[in-house]
Amino acid sequence: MSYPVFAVTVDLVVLTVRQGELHVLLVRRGCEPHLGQWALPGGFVHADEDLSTAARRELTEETGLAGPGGHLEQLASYGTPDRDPRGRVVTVAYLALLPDLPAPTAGTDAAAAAWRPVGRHGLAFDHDRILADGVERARSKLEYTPLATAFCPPEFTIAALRTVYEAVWGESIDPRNFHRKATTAPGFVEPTGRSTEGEPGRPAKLYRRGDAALLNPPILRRRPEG
Amino acid sequence: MSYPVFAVTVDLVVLTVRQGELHVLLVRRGCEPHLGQWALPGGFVHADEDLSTAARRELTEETGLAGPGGHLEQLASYGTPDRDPRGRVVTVAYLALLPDLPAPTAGTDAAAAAWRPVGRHGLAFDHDRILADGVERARSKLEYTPLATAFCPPEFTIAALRTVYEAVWGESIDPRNFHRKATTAPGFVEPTGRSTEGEPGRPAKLYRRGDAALLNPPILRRRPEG
DNA sequence: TCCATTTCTCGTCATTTTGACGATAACAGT
DNA sequence: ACTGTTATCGTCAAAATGACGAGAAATGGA
Repeated sequence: MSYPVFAVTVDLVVLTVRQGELHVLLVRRGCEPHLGQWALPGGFVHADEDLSTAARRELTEETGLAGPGGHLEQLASYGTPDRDPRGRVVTVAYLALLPDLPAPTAGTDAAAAAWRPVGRHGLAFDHDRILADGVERARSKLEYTPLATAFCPPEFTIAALRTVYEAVWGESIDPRNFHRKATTAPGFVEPTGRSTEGEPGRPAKLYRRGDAALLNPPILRRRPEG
Repeated sequence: MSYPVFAVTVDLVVLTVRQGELHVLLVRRGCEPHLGQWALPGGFVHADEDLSTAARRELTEETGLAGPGGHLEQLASYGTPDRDPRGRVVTVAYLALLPDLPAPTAGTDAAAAAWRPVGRHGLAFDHDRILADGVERARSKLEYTPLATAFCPPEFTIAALRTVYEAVWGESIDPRNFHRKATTAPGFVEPTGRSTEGEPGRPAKLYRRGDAALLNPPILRRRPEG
């Protein structure tokens, strides 16, 4: 039996929250096709490599970002026949959520890497679509899982957590109701006993992520009417 | 530049509800590897074919199931290096939800096709894992989307819809509270004006699926304590 | 025909959750 | 000491939930 031949890549939608806004990590392509255009970081899966391993490798290799914390999950696969001029390429997209870290370093294949506010960018390949899918996945996962903590450093305030929700959802949230829901939901956050110091306003208690895998009850965003 | 060569397949997790139990469509493999073993239906993606097109093709071609209604969405991709003895194969799994239809017919590559209650089956390749992922996806999607209607024929009763939830979740639901939630959630179901006839008990009103994409408020299953 | 049985549908009611907002606590800076 | 800022706790009406009771409307058997 014979069958068509494919190349397989992984592409990364790496999201973080900086200054209250949702940002995505983009690289300027250093080789053809789409040389010089902005794109999601990614690359070919090696001959004897698992998909998730490849995703993790690309994340550290091409962007210099690693560190503990954060979150990496598979997003979806894209394989339209003409999505890559080099031939038949299927890409497995991964979604990474990271705390706000120092600026990324350009990798081997990328001429530059930078955080950009999410939006329509005119990215290479079908990466605009992949980015949109990744953002939507992040938005809905904040409702039902404690994943917002992946955007935060190991210790964080409830206000910082709220800022994550506001940035990802693009809507403002009542601080008092959010405080109640975040501290009430079992396993979402755990108090550390410490507090912030030196910041303006009343000091805030510090929390770390809890051990729940699911948020119960969920924290639902405002639905459009209907 | 050179890069590793892959084959790409699609595999299908086809679910339906028969006699109050969740069933999955399995085929007995008609060729190597794993000849004679039960597996998910699937096959190679053609040279100039989109992934979703391939999934739809396999669904009709290999199982004889088609028809309107139902639902097909991408589930996830699996590409562990040693998952297929023939070489490096990445499979893109799709999840299909169908109303209870007549028995499937065996296709070209499959010696037989049959509905089996979901559970541990000792399937070929990593199909047990893919099946488990598909079932979990279906379970959680029933909470937040009107997808339960995909398991129903074009016209259905609230009780039939409840049976779907009970089968997929594996827990019983209070008929009166469910009736209230199903008929209250905007865009979930629409009355047709008709009713059932000839069945025991009081006739039930018939409904068709509404036009909502999301269930608001969601219908949440009972969470395990914690 | 009459009755028991089945199933659908609507109502009730206490409890919980939500959303909107008032008020106080605890800091930094001037 | 005063002002501004932010965190946290409380209140209260509205909405949603969960646990039931009970009537409506059919079938099937005595």
